[in-house]
Amino acid sequence: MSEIEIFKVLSDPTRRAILERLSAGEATATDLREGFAITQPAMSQHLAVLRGAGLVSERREGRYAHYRVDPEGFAPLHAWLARYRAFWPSRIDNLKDLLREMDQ
Amino acid sequence: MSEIEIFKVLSDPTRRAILERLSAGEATATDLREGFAITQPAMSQHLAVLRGAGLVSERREGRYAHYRVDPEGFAPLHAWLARYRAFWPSRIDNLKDLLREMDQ
DNA sequence: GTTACACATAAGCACATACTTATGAGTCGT
DNA sequence: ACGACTCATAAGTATGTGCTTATGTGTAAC
Repeated sequence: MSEIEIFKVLSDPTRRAILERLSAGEATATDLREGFAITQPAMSQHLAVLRGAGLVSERREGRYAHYRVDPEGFAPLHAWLARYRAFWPSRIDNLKDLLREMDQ
Repeated sequence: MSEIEIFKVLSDPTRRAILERLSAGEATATDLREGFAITQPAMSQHLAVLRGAGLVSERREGRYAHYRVDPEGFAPLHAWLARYRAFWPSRIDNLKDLLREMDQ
């Protein structure tokens, strides 16, 4: 999936909220509906879009569809952002701190 | 500017192309129109959106408006992406390499 | 087999958004 | 002062997008 589409996919607040929910762990489509005031088809459509963008992967188990974040899908976004981080001196230290934390 | 709006702003391919053009250096609104098949008001509107998102800053000089990338504006996007980089082990090393290069 | 369930797809609708042309506001050159 | 210019704003329009209800497909329980 190219960076061309990923921004459009992420521009929807509901889809970002779904990703945030999935960042806490795998969940089924009905699990995800909790806390969202949307119908089942709406959730299904959002998940299809996220899946199409490669941001989410699906694991089928009987009649349940388990969704989880696919970290690889964020690569285009990361690559795009890196272009502008090149002249981003004031934030580099924060980024270093972040990496230092992750090493521990 | 919150992350809530930044994705919507970046979801437009023309605006991303404008940013890419500006990453090569400052430019006026008319300079930017070269290579884009859009009218002057369309460009002006895009620049207003980018400015509103804090991704671009404006320097007024007579009747010319010089635009440049504002690196600070990318902070919300970076912060958002960091959440998903947390479980993104395969890419961390690349990021470290990037920082190492920038130190030199 | 039949019913209930989990999810996907189809069709239609309401709103958002990016475009256009027309015009306004301010600046420079003569 | 006037005309040419750079850019911003207004108003209208066409397309895109996210939602709904209705229906289809497949699975589990009885």
